[in-house]
Amino acid sequence: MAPKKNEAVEIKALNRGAWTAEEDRKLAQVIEIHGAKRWKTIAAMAGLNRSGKSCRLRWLNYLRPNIKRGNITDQEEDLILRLHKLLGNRWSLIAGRLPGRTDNEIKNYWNSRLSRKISQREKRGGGEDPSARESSGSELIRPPDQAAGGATMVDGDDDFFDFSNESPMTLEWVSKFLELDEDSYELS
DNA sequence: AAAGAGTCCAACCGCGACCAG
DNA sequence: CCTGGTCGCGGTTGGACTCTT
Repeated sequence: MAPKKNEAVEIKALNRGAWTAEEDRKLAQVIEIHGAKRWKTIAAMAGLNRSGKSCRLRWLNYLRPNIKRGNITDQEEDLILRLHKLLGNRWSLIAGRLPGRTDNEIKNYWNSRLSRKISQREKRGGGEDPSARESSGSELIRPPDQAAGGATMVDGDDDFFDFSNESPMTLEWVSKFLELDEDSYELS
């Protein structure tokens, strides 16, 4: 039962749990100077008794500039539903299509609200929402080997799912996607 | 007003992928 | 080619908050 060599197991106990404002400040300061890479080094330079992993998570989900928090709009929710239908639980990919949203936030939103919404609709017969129809096990969700190496999903007439040649932070793709999707489903 | 149930969200964990030496 | 270190992702957990009785 030797302790596994793992980032979670350190010689000296690392800080865990909620971040303090002071820790946030130190972390942001170091990242501002050195950039958001080499998380282990950042953690050390900031004088934070935390793992690099923890610092990365904090930065990406909370401190990063341009993060939108809360108030997921109807349009965003709709987009999440559609993207989830297409991509499955690939939260980082979905988040990449929602500027300012984090994978963690979307995942939480899905787990706490949307999945329940969908299962309720399915119980009621689920006819009225196309998103519910194929919410799991859809053949549109490619196996991991096809998705590996990026989000590229070029495949015959699915060419509008090819994410590879677009700036991830543009909303143009979103509108294009919504237009096309609404055409095929005739959503009200 | 208090207690219990339900919900939400920040953070942790484990694992696989990637990369440099 | 192999190995160890690091990073990124998805799943899960625990605590704080809100709602209901």
